[in-house]
Amino acid sequence: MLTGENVLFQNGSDRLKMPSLIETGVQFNREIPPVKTTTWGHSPSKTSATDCLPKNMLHYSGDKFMTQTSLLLAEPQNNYTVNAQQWVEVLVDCPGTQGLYTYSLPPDLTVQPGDLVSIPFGMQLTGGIAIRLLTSPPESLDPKQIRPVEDVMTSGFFQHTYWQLLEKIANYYSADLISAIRVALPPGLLGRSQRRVKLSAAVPPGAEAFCSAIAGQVLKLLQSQKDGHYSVNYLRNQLKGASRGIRELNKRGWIENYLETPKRAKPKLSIAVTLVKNSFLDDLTARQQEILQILKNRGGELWLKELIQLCRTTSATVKKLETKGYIICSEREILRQEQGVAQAADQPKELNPAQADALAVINAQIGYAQILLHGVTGSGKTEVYLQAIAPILKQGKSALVLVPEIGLTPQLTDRFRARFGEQVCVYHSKLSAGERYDTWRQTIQGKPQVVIGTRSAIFAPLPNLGLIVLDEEHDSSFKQDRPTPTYHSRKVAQWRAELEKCPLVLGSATPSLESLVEVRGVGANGYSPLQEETDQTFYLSLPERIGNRPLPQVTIVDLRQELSRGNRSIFSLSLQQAIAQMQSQKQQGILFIPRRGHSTFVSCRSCGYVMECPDCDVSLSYHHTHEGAAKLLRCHYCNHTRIQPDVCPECNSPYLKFFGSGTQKVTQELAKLFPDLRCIRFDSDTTRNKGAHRQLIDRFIRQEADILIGTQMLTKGLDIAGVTLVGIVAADGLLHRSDYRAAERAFQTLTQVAGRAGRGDIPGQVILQTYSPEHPVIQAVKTHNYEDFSTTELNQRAELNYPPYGNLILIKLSSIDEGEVEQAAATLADRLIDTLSAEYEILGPAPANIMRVARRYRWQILLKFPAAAQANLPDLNIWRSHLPQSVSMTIDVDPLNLE
DNA sequence: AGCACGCCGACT
DNA sequence: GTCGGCGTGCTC
Repeated sequence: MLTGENVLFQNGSDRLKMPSLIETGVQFNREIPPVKTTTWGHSPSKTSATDCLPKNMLHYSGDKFMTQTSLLLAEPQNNYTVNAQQWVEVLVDCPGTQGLYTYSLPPDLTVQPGDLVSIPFGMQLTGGIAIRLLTSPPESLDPKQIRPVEDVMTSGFFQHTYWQLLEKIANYYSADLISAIRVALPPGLLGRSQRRVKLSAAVPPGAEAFCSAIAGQVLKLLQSQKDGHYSVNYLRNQLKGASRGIRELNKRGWIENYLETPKRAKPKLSIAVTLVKNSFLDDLTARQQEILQILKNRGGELWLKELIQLCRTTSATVKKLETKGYIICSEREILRQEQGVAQAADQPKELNPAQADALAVINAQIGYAQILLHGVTGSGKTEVYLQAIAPILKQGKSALVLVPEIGLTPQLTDRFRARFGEQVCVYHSKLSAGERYDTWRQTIQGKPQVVIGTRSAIFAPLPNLGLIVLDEEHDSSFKQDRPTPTYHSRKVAQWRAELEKCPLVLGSATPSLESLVEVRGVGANGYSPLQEETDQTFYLSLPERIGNRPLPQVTIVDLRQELSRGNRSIFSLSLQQAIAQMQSQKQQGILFIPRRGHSTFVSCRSCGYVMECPDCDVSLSYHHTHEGAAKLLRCHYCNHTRIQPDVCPECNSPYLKFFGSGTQKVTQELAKLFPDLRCIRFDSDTTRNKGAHRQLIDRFIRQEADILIGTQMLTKGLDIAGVTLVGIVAADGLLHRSDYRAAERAFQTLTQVAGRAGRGDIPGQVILQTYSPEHPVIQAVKTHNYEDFSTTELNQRAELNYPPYGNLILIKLSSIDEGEVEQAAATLADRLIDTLSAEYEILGPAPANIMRVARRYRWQILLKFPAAAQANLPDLNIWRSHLPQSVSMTIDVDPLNLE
């Protein structure tokens, strides 16, 4: 750790302020006298590093950074004349280190602030980011401790605004800068080294006899390898206790240590074959001519691999053709892009008046603007996005399109590909490290392009951004809740659009209340839809479906009456009739099961015993993929898995059965009632494999099934013309939850599912089964009345000061020790009450809804305060150091999940 | 994160 | 007595 006053970032109150990073870069270039402080955070006061810098430096906007965006993956550096600054402070990519470390610069290396460098750190070589150059090493540091920077990995591709964005994120979400950087960069960019050992030349023959058994084993293993090289990790995996043996061999001088440079994701190279002559002379054999002809037919260019496969030839034959001068083989980088199905080129479609109006507003924006596009399901939002993006690309700029989950919306990506072809690239977390790295390389080059991606794609380093679109902006998957920073892509998108001075379009059929309030400027006195938009925010409405199609008719079925009529099936008579009718007319349908809460637990019908996870306070879920497969019970929190016992562990009764209406059960019941109905199950079990979503949806589109049965996944963006019926098995699971957002979420989910019906020429109908038909949410869904719903809901939120009127921060504490967390939570809450002013409401501490997850007990404290008070909130990280060792704390700013 | 060092229980 | 477990602390 840093010593004495040099302690930096430790409590977060002096967290790195990013603009200064750029400014120091300017300082470097303009030879402005260095700042006196040798290390950041010297002063124990709250002075940020920015304040230490002379004011006149601040207005240099770091054009160095701006112009260098095309200089990616810096090859040789520009040479600067005199480099008096031989030390650099580096933000090290290593969890647990929250400070800057000083390194020396070898004379042949030029480093600029913002560069990605590789540095020795302890026993390893790791990545880091150069933050600041120094003319003298910090006095508090023993010069002998300072090690040199190993290499510059990447130079100057971050724009000024990109750093500002990361800084904002770190600040707002109470995270440290390196974790903000970590979410933004593709994994593997900051590589880590491996320690390797090599057999030394000095090993005497029969050396094993002189050392311990384990050292002997290591030695043997090394000797068995031709070169005597192994990574320490490999040795440790092979031999238990290998570390000890390695240490011993080290002492004897029989092995040498070295570090293997971090394996960074490398661009994949492949050989391309290009046809360079068009006329084939008679110096060719028949076979060679054949190959050239095939190549010609395929457009004159193919990958060598493809050509060989296609012609059933060998590389030797191709080489021959190259020497004859007919073709050229060149090594080229192939960008591992997910290749969609080849799309027929698509033309812009004619817009209806509402769409045209919306498009006009979007296209008229030149600077920052936030536009909420509220279009009912099937109103053609995508077409508006497409036509809004086209002129952006023509201007040579790029566009960013964020969607909730890429796997669920292959149709959307297809449409973008069909319209913009190769200019579309897809970025999401399911890509392999290499694929992500490639997409990154491609986006950073700054050619006009459209990046479509999920949450993290908001960090795509497009240097010339002209438009950001967040589709289905209400979707909660835009919020990251696990590792810090717990950012919301919508928030980040707003910042980014402001910094890049470009418009942001938020699209949804059921806008989040946050966005609604933001765009309509509704005050805390209640909701008033008449309020004017400001000149930077717009509310655009697409109230009608394209082609004047009607919204589906929603029929509410009271399940209580079904029961009293003696219908004990999960399908009401109305739903059964509707399915029968659908089947007879050869139409398609969707059955939606709002699973969650009481899902598919296993209980004993004799004694009531419920199978629970031994480590978490939840029941185990029943998984049974197909006939003959093992019946498994699995914990959804920690993934504890066991085989379902045949008899009840409590009373030995054989009537231990799973309960609830999961997709399996609904499918089985449906098969009993409609044996001829072809079903596709669409849930986390059947879509686990890569590309499974797409396959299932494609099968459904090809009419290979009549009905699609699934959970939440069905709500997102499915656009299948043949669907005329949507059945909601039981809406109640959504309605009754202990969460202030339950109503909003229920309305959104139900409206979205209902919106899957009637997108083709035949009007759709929705059958919504529930035990609480009079619930306001159900009524709003029935009448497609977003206005009513949002008005009532906003009034309630305002009354209780919940978002969007008040802000929330959730402090989560967890520990293996039950008593310690409880105690720590109580103490922390008391301290917060003492420290914070009265405008901050402190709720709790309370045990988390599911109190124990993966053997850890969880307690939480909720902070609620007026939005205006956010800026004055002291950094909550200072409390971390006051917690007992066993208790860990995470801060979730603007939490969506309070469970 | 890795890796050291260091302090305690069960084995030759 | 030592081997081997993991708790704690450091890495410029």
